[in-house]
Amino acid sequence: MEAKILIVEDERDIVELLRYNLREADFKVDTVRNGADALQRAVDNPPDLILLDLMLPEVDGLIVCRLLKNDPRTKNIPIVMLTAKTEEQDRVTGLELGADDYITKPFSPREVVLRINAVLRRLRASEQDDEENQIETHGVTIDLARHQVLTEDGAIDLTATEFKLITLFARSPGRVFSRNILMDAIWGQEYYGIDRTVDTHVSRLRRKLGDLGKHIETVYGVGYRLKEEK
Amino acid sequence: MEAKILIVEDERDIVELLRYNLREADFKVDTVRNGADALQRAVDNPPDLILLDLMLPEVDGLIVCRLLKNDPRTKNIPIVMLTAKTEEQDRVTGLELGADDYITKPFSPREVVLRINAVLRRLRASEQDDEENQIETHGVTIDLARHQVLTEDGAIDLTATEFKLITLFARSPGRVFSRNILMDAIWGQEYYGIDRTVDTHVSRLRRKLGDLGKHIETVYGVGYRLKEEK
DNA sequence: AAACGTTTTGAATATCCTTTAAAAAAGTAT
DNA sequence: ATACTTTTTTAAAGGATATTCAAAACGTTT
Repeated sequence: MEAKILIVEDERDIVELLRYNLREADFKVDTVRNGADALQRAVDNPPDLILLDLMLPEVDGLIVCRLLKNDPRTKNIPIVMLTAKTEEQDRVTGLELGADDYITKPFSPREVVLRINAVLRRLRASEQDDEENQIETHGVTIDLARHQVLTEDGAIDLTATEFKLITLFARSPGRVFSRNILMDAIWGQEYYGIDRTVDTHVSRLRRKLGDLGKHIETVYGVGYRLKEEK
Repeated sequence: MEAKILIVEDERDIVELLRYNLREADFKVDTVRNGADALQRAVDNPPDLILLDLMLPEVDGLIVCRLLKNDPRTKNIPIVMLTAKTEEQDRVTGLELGADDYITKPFSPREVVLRINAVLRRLRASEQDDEENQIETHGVTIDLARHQVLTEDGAIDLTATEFKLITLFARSPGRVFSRNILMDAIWGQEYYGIDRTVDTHVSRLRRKLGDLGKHIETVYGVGYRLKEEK
């Protein structure tokens, strides 16, 4: 593996904490303290991933993110943002600007490592098939633009939550998603809820989807998955 | 679920309040009154999460936090800090040191439970995301993401317990696992059951696995092992 | 403020899995 | 070969988890 990570962060303590733990996890680490340096370094010595603090002196992290994503030389480098806890708006904006994941402070070093690995892995996986806005599965089409599921018998309208669920399932057919993963993926990290909620959504989804719904399997004690096509 | 929480707090009233509410929420609870004991206990009897008061007698909570995060034996245990009313500086410092969340006093018991659940969930979600995907052995593939064993003849579904068993075996081919070790690994330390239970699971596992099942060997008087490949 | 659709929650029910006990089989020692 | 111990298998009871329903909470639109 041995990917190179560029840390963009001005607080020394955090830099050291991250540097130490990323090195432990076999990453190469490079650091800069502000946005201008980040842009420069990303071009001169491109990392495999950028860990970007939103709260930077001088130039805001969001702007850095946008600049990185607009420059053809750097736009393919994945970005993981570090955001303060309750800044929901930042999160949304950051993701819109092309960040690949975000971690809310406070974070544990361990979590940072895990998330970075997840992003890198996801990237490698998706390099194969380029981004479609339609997903075909089990004879139906999930149309991301229309926000609908299209079947022979017509279109099925889903609520936002239901749509996220089926999209997540359909993007990784066969993979089992635990309720924890589902809650993280759909509601975000700072959601406090009980996991019976997931069951209810799955239940309604199955009913609405008709035949496709029969392919959503329960893995007892583990989670749910969409049956793989053969 | 049933995680174990270590409370590090010197005020008896608060300890009792927390203990009662965490027990209600199906956590196991352990308590110590000072930092030195906390470090000791975290090593001897590691909890799943530490609830750490910043204001401790003798050794400050921040120092305890740093020590816990620097010790390889305890650094992966998530820490939730209890801090006095909005002492911004403490908060920041604590987070820099790797605490996973913080709660400001006065807190409601309900909030504590919710936050602990959120931290644990977050961590588990990341862990699952991180898992290496496949183990190959004896011509079959154990696919962790799918939660299935894949053979030439198709996929085999296992229950959660059975899957843990075969995964454990396959990760250390040739190693003999005693029933006690297996029970520890699968059900956790504080499980009281008779070891005939293990036999039953192995029996069902062998049957479900077909050919691979024939490679699960009984070591008379000792335990079980998965035959090593040649 | 009322009406609507959606999400979340709690509880009753249904389903599936685990554990136990007991009998049969296999292994070991004398 | 026999007596003894350990393992395997089976089936039933008990426990845990999942599903569904209905009601409450929430958010949005009118």
